[in-house]
Amino acid sequence: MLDEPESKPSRRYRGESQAERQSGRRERLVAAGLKVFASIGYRAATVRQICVEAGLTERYFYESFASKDDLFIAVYAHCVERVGAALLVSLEAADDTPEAKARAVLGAYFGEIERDPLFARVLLIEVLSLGPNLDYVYREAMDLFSVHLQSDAAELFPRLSEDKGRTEILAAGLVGAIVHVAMRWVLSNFRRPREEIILGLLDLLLAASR
Amino acid sequence: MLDEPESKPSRRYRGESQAERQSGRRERLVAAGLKVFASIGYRAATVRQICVEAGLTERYFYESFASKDDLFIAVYAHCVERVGAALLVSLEAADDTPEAKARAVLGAYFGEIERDPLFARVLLIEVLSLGPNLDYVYREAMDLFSVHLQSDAAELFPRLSEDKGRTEILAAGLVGAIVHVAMRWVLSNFRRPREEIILGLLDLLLAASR
DNA sequence: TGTATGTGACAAGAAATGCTGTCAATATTC
DNA sequence: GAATATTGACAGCATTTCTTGTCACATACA
Repeated sequence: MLDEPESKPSRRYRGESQAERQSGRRERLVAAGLKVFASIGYRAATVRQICVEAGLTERYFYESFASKDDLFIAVYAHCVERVGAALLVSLEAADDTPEAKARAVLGAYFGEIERDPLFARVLLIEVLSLGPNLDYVYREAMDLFSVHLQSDAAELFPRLSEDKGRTEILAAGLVGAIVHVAMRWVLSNFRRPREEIILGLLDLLLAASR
Repeated sequence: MLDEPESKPSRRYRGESQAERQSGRRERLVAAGLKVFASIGYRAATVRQICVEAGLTERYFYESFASKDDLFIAVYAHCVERVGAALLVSLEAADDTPEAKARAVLGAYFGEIERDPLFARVLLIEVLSLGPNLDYVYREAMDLFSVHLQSDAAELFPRLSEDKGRTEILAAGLVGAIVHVAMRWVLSNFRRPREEIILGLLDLLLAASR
């Protein structure tokens, strides 16, 4: 027997291995997807356009992704990861008081959103264009945030954890308030200054914690 | 001069006038649109499918609407009107205390949503599938709710109107909390009982008002 | 009853898009 | 420098969808 006919045709190309090149293309497609999805909307975006933006041809699109849906899910995951990392960093840098923590999280969240409106648009809006079959993508991300808020908030705002039942809804409500305000902030093209938004929400958070 | 060459070929048909028949078709299309959009999602919905659902042919689709977008906007407007009417009724029937009013509004809102999940899906989710060009549709509806909450709440919760600046954001935050919780409730297929959701949000509203 | 108008079924062109295949140019290894 | 893997440009088929047009049948009016 031959040792695996076409097992390792791997070869370095332009200083990169097979795996590196492939994942490089994948990253470029994700970046291009983010840009195109956010610019013209999910439904109007075409595979061709994304490939042009990435400087690749359709052939390489289907090398990494099975469909437009598939790419979008990857793009969205990338966004969630990014905002999650930003929140984590901000939390660790903040003082150890409830207000300081809350402020840090809000600052990081809205800061990240304002820094890159395209990213924000995918994170908050376009994700809802996927249709009934892929709802779970958004739902899971939101649940993630709620759970975080719940566990973090448990120590920050003791009152929250009194009544186990309503705590969950309260957390969902607060996440909802934050996310929704952020969404409308993006939709309004950042009309108000960021600081104003943050103070308003801080108000709400502190009120809910008492 | 002849009195307007092809001015009045109008004629009654099946007991209805020209205008009645036309608006009847329009209504059927809106109803069918609601059903199809909510069932399979905006992007997957096709004009053909909507026409089949309405029991009409494509010809009559283009008689009333210029495009799928156009129809969706009409469907959405219909939903907003419907929920608006329900809220109004509930507000008038409620006792004249802050809690009672708040409770009535939440009850009506979530009641309407639970009664017709398809309607809810369009109202809360599919509307975000429209893409950047038609964002304003959603934005306007949300602003409407916020303004209502602000003016109604001004008398219900005096504290809210103290600081004019933050009041707006607070109102947007509360609307956001309500809408977002509703959205996730729909996405979760109404997992929790409605009453539980309402109590949790009431909690938040009352906390914010103090 | 006959004529004109409204209606619904169907056909079909035009355009867009998803997806795959071909092939010459380029980079790498021997 | 020759052989081969890798790439990128492009053509093109199949499918879907929008959109308009045609025509027989149903309904109303004279």
